[in-house]
Amino acid sequence: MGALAMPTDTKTALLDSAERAARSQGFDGFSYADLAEDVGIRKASIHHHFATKAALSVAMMQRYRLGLESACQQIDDTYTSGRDRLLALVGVYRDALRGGKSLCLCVSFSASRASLHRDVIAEIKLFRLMMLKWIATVFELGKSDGTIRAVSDPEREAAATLSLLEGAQLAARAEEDMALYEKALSLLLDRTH
Amino acid sequence: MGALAMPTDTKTALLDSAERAARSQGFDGFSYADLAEDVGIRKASIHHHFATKAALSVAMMQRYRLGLESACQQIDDTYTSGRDRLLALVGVYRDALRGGKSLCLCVSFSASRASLHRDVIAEIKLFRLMMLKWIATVFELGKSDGTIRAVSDPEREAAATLSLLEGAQLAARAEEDMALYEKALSLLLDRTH
DNA sequence: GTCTATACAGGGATAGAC
DNA sequence: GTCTATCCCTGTATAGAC
Repeated sequence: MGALAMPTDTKTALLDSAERAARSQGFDGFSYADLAEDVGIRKASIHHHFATKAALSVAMMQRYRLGLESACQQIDDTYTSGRDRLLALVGVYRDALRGGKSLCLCVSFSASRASLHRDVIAEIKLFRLMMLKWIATVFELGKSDGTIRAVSDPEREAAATLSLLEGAQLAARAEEDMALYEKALSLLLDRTH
Repeated sequence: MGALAMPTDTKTALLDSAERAARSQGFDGFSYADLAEDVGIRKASIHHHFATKAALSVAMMQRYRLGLESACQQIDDTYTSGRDRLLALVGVYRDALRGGKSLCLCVSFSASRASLHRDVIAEIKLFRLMMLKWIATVFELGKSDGTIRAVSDPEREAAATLSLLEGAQLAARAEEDMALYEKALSLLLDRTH
């Protein structure tokens, strides 16, 4: 924000690089060698900060979850209607796509399940629970303030919406075509007014 | 179907094994060594049938697409209402999940995009196009025969439905919990009668 | 069409010096 | 906290015998 540029510490630089790589290449698509080159240290040095790749992955997913949690909080602070909060959420997932080159970390990790440590899977579960809970409150509000049409059960709306957002990201990234994301989301957005 | 059990040729056995593995482990989660052990030949012998892993992947995706295409055709032959065809489609994706242990091949491949040959990506694109076109006809019918409620634009319904199906699979597989699939799909199914 | 043997690149991880 | 050097494993792919 308005702050002076801080010298980024190595640990944070590693997390940043790993997140970028994982979100664009998939969990199996990045290596210690890639990270080392990107950050500018030798790959052996990475183990000083993260003993294993599993530990790194858990840290990534944890940081990502807390980041989205505060993004949701900020949406709540900025917008007051269900409609506006839903639009903001759709915008967050749109931005995460980065023009069809990147996925939400949760989507990226979910797909590579075979290579994931159980602790990472636990973090993924926490992430979805957090999102589902928050999205349900958005529909709850949209129902009561009348800015989202035809809301029956907010909890089921949340489940459908999260799947829709994640599925639309997957399709749009596969063909690097943002129009696929917009088309998949358009009927949901039509329900706001 | 009623035919006697045919001795499966090696090439088909390889495709079967690769598809099982890719759908449960992800694209980067299976190797020639795994296939060799599963099929009962040496890994060098696989190259006789598929020169490279890219060639194998293209063959897998092609066969998968043709298989789903004929599944859609069979749904059309069996069911006559939009409602019943939509229910059958949701059933196909539910079965593909195999209790939360397996994904649609298209979802599995889409997520590992970094490691995919361009020919495989082209096949993925063909797959989604085919499905979108067919799902749109289902909504078209459901709209005209009145068995699916509140259908505005069948094309956008198709885009939303495919994303929903794929996203719901991803979530359900991540936690091996079929209830997540059912919950995500329940509002859509409520629209049928 | 399948085998053995091997090449070669890349992965994650460790030991020990500085 | 970072380095060099190295280990061991696994990945895809190839050569050539049978």
